[in-house]
Amino acid sequence: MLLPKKGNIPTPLDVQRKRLPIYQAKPQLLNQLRQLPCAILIGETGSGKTTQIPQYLYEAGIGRQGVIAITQPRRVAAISLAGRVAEETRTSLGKLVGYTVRFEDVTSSETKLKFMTDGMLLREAIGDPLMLRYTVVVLDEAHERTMHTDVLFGVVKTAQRRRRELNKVPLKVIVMSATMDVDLFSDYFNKSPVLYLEGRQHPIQIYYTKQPQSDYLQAALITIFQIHQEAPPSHDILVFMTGQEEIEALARTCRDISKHLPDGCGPMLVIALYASLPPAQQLRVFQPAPKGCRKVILSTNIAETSVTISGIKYVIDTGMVKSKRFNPDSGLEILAVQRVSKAQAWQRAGRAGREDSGLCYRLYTEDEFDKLIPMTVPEIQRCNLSGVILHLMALGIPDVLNFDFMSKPLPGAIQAAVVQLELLGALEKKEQQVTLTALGKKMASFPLEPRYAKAILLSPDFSCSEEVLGIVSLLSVDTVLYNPPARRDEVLAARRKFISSEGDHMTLLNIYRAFKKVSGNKEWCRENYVNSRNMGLVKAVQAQLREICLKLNMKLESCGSDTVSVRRCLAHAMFVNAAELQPDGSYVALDSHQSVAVHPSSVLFQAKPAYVVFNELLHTSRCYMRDLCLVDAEWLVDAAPEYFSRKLRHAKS
DNA sequence: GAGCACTGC
Repeated sequence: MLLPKKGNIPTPLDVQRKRLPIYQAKPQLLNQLRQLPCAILIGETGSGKTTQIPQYLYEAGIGRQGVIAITQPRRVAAISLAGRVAEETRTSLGKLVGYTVRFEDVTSSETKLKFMTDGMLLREAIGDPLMLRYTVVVLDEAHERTMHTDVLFGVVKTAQRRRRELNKVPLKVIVMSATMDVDLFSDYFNKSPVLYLEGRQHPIQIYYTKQPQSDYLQAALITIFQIHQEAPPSHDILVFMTGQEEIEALARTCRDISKHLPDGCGPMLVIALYASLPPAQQLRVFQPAPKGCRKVILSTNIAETSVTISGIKYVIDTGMVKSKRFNPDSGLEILAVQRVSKAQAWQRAGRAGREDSGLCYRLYTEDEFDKLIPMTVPEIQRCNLSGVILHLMALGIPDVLNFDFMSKPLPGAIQAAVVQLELLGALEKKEQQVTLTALGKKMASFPLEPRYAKAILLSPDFSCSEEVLGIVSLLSVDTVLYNPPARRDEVLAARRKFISSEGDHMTLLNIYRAFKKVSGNKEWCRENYVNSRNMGLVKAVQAQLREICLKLNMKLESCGSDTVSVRRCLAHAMFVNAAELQPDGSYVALDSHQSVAVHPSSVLFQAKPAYVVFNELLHTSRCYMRDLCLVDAEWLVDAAPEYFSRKLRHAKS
């Protein structure tokens, strides 16, 4: 999706392959990999490990009885790597080399090298916990520690052990990482040997500030213009910042200042980069600036891993990042600006040295750098675990509560997940043992958060499956609403006709129904400020969910205009996320008794209904409920009588 | 009357 156009490099592929640093190490590497059941491979960027190792294994006949899987945290990476390796092996994609990501499977019975997202391998494992179709699993980018990779660590380790015990074909596990927390990986995989690969990173000069900076934005501005006055105009600058608002504000300031620079100072092209930008605007970062003009890119952490921009000579690192944290006690997600880790600071600096030597200006002192935490806290320790626990149960992991995670989640987080899953009826606790219920098993077959899976599974009882499938699909994508701030009034006017007094879910459903009525007409999307790309994704998600429903023999009906049924169904699935209006006009979340507020983006912002269910709580300036649905108190009590006799009594007292 | 980093099934 976001790949810069490649220049034509005339060097033949086999010559290119032999020039990679890894080529020198091939014989020793293969010798070791052949013998080891598990290996940790540390290689700097540019070592060629991801494209070469799978080919080396295949050429040497290692794991030929089955398929070699190579996992990636991101779809684009899985797809483009598969393309590259197919090219190098002179085969067409989908034959010897293929890839599998959600909604796309380019493999065949001939496929021996299969690139896939880590989430995809995890999902496959539900039907095949021993991963018998694979002889080798390569977990790439392990240092990123995504939730999926962390769960996979345990799943492959278990599969490997079980296969040995059952005398099945052995499973080889290769963990590839770019960083130094080698011991953690090695210890986890039974003290596996660590193999190091030389990289092709160019030297980067690091500069720190002499004094701590109280205003990193001001410091960034000054640094940008200092570099601009001194460096040749072909040297591009990449600035790491925390979010959209901050980036757009600094971009405006830079553009204003660059108009009034003294003679001799060249022009400057300032480009903002963050994930919620439309793809066409994101692609602008790859266009070279006009001759004599300097490119300055102001980016979020999207440029740390997901988007690679060539030609960056200077990196400016504010040392800050916006990230989500999860509090298991309150069930609250907190989105806040915080300091980066050392590993993250190095990752950012590395973006300056991809083609040539580079420079990195850290807008903090060396002393402050020393105090940063060494590694970013892995996602598994920062998120709600109910989906993970359900998934592990579905894999038949015997003692889920003591699952062998590489980094243990907080005990409270696992407990909170178990409680949630019990309330949803997915788990049962019997004599200190948790078991999966029949409902829980069905829930796990959906690629969804457990409560959304529950809503779908309940929907036949209310004869509104079509509607619930639509709503859940809408909630699965980022957003289908397009809200350009400059055209606020037009957006509000266009949206008015879809607004439902019953809440945000029903409003979204109205938009989706209208979208389907015009068969996804692009012009209609533009006129109504609807993101047509994400709407397309909604359709794909819905198709996937519908297929799972059909496999489960569910009866899919539409309730037509009977929206009460839909809201009753949502109330039954989301009763844990209910809030009650208080006499003073505020809201209290019934589960945690926490004071919460309606997010101003909700269509119910001014309505003040007595009871609502909400999708999520997000703590920013206050604790906000997002995406609300109006419900009746009786429905909630009906959904979980015991639970609410407790909660409502507490709330009233 | 707010503002939301990034992925993924």
